[in-house]
Amino acid sequence: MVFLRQGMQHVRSYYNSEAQMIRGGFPQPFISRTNKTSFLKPRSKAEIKVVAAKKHSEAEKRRRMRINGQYETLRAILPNLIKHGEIDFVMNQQKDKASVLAETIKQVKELKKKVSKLEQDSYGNSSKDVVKFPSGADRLNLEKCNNEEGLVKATLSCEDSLGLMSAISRAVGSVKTKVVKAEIVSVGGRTRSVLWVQGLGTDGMGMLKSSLKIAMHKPAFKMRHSTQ
Amino acid sequence: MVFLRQGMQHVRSYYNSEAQMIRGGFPQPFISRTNKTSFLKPRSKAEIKVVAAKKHSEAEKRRRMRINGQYETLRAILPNLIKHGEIDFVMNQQKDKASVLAETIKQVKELKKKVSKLEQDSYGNSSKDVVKFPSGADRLNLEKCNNEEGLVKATLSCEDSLGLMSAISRAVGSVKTKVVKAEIVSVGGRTRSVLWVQGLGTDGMGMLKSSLKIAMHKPAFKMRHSTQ
DNA sequence: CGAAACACGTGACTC
DNA sequence: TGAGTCACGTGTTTC
Repeated sequence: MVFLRQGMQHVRSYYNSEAQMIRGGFPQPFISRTNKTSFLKPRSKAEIKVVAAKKHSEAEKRRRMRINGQYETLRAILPNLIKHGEIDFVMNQQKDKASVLAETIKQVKELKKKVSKLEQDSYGNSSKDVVKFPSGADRLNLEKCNNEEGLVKATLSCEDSLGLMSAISRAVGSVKTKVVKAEIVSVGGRTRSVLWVQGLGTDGMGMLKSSLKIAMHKPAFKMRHSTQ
Repeated sequence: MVFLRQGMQHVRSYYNSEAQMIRGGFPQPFISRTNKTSFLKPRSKAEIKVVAAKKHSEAEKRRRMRINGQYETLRAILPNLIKHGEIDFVMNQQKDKASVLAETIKQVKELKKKVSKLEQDSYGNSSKDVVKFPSGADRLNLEKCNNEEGLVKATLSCEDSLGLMSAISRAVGSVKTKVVKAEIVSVGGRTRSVLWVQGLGTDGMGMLKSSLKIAMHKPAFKMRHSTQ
């Protein structure tokens, strides 16, 4: 019921042309001397004008239809923009153009934000997971994982040795906890381990730290491409 | 130079009103008897009509401006839609409305696709990374990482023991390779280790596998909350 | 010159 | 009624 707007519009346009013809005449200044014999061509100047107007009008109509078609697809693409039932007979809650554009802008912004966030997460995970090489200097750091209850992340870099893993295992076992997950990178005779330790008390952190410190620096025979 | 289109448009509208007044008269059929004394109000019917037309025209202008403002922000939001320099003096390659809408539709589709893909990836990573508990049965599997040259991923599940790490280290060292990365999950007396081994020949894979098998099944005292 | 794009005012329609 | 929205034809500008 909404798209039956067109119709009876040519009446006004006809009047417009009429008024213009009555009022105007032929404003071209220097070609006017050629219209002395207006019977050579069946088109008079007025006819040329009206046919040009028709062309113009039709072209404009095509342009409008093109734009409105884009609006339609936009309405179809985005949610919250159209709620028409099976048949758009009744219950077609068409949003007006400005709202369509506004909603589009909103959704585009949200989508962009979402994409950047997801991409960052993806990259973050990658760069966090893939490889972090051991630092040259010995390091030991413990921190609580705030997004996980009772989870502590212990990061340590030191010289690699054959007994290191056992030493670390004993250190962790000494505080009655469990290593939920571990990441170990070994390169160039040095190693970097990240341990996620579950179920550690507040005072346990200090104990674990000192135990790990001892384990790290316990002298053991070096392991560089050791063959056994 | 583009937005100076308006101007001299009121001329046509004036003519239109004029033509309409000449042609029309006052088409209201039953209120016409009240206009016998048209001096009570300084507004005549024609004046009412023209002021209403003005209101209407201005409202329509506001609507147009609103829509065009949305177009502007849309142009600003999306890439590839505007390429104007510092000043939009010259070199303002404004895309027309239909193209703006078309480009918008395209970008929205791409963004949606991107979001769904990224979300899928994110979930995939999560479920792959976070926790894979050790399986109840002993398992040992080696596979080449096709996206990385010379990288082999060894997955093993077995009983946890204190000497297991050392045994695994020796097994890896026996084939003259390095563990680039390791993930270790230990729960309920069982452990699951994933080792990424770099620099392994084709025949080395079989050797590593048998070595790891021996290391896995070497009997050692159990480790369940062991205290040093 | 046309063709294309836009702003404009106006009639019709809806709520 | 009256405000809001739309389609339409037209004038103008740009290429």
